[in-house]
Amino acid sequence: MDRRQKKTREAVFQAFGALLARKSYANITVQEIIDGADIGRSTFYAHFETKDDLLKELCGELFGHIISSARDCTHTHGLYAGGQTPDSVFCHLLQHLEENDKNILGLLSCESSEIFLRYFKNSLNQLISLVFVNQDVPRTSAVPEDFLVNHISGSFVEMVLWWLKGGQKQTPRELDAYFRAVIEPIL
Amino acid sequence: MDRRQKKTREAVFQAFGALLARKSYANITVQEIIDGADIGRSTFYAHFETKDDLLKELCGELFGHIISSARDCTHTHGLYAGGQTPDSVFCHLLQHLEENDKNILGLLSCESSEIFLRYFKNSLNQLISLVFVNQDVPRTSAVPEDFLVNHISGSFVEMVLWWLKGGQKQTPRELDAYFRAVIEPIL
DNA sequence: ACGTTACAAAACATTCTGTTCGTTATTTAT
DNA sequence: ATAAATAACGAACAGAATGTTTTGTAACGT
Repeated sequence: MDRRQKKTREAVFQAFGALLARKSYANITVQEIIDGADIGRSTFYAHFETKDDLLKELCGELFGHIISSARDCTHTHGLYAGGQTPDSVFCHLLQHLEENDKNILGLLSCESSEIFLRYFKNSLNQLISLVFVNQDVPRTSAVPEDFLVNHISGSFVEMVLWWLKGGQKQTPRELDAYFRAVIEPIL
Repeated sequence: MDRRQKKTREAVFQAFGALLARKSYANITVQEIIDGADIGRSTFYAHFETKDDLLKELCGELFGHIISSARDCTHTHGLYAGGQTPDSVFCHLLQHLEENDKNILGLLSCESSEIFLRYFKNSLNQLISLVFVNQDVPRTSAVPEDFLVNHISGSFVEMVLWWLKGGQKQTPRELDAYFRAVIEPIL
């Protein structure tokens, strides 16, 4: 990729992130992003179709690594099922978050965090379904599998939201313990 | 309230709802609402400050009754705790939803359902906290109370989201059973 | 050094926003 | 029934944002 492209792309992401830190996604204008990134109007539209497109791209960059890393993790570590796994996939995910790569925590803590976490949940859903299929989790409970998958991914995302809104006062291991406490009993 | 006011207010809500049914909240313009409701521009701004304000008002009308009705319900029925209550607060809520008063299901099923459910979750959180305080729920589990409250309200909302996206293929009683299955074990 | 590609700058039509003001219609109180 | 109050209309307005286009310039990769 052209060095110039990378530079402007980075400048846009950076400006976008700075704006997200102090106002909601809906109230951010393309104009502000352009001004913040100090690029020409036409340049922005050469890179991104719309503001929504920019958001999608950013989400891709944000969650791409984390999710694929977690996907690898599922092969060796597994879900909570069985209760024997020392490091769950979720603990892995949480630790990844706290590394704060690409200032992911900053972005997730912003006013529009729901948008990001909604995107994150989709990836998470696929991930968990995969584990269910791969590991052939024993289906003892009386609820449909896709309800259960949704419940787990949903609960995880809601927990992260809670954690962020509360000022990140817990360590990943604590969070993992909480999550375990509400998920393990139903598997 | 003046008959004229009620009429225009109703026309705006109606037009807004119709628009929500076929496009996302973010892409709806005040102009479209005005045209749909067939009112003057100045009239709209006499009633609502902005589009966001209109949304807030609509949410108030939508959830006001349901939540206050559920609040009453908590005095006699209670949460799942104990497992003796035949009709839980959640079952009550779900049945209320299915009555589809004010076309609440239509609005919740739209592309922007997350916005509504996020609002709903706030009310729900307060409601559940209240029950926890009132009924002095025995705190046996190792997780903080506010985590648990968030987990319950979050799970409920995520379940409704799942139900709506899946085309409402379950009855309130089935849903309640599912929810019971994932919540009761952790109380 | 070359051709290619990205960027800047400016202008553009179009749309939306939120406000204002004078006029008309409806309601409410007398 | 009539008068005063209130709500809606309609038109117009400035300001801002969107997305596109064009032309010239600078940086890139080989």
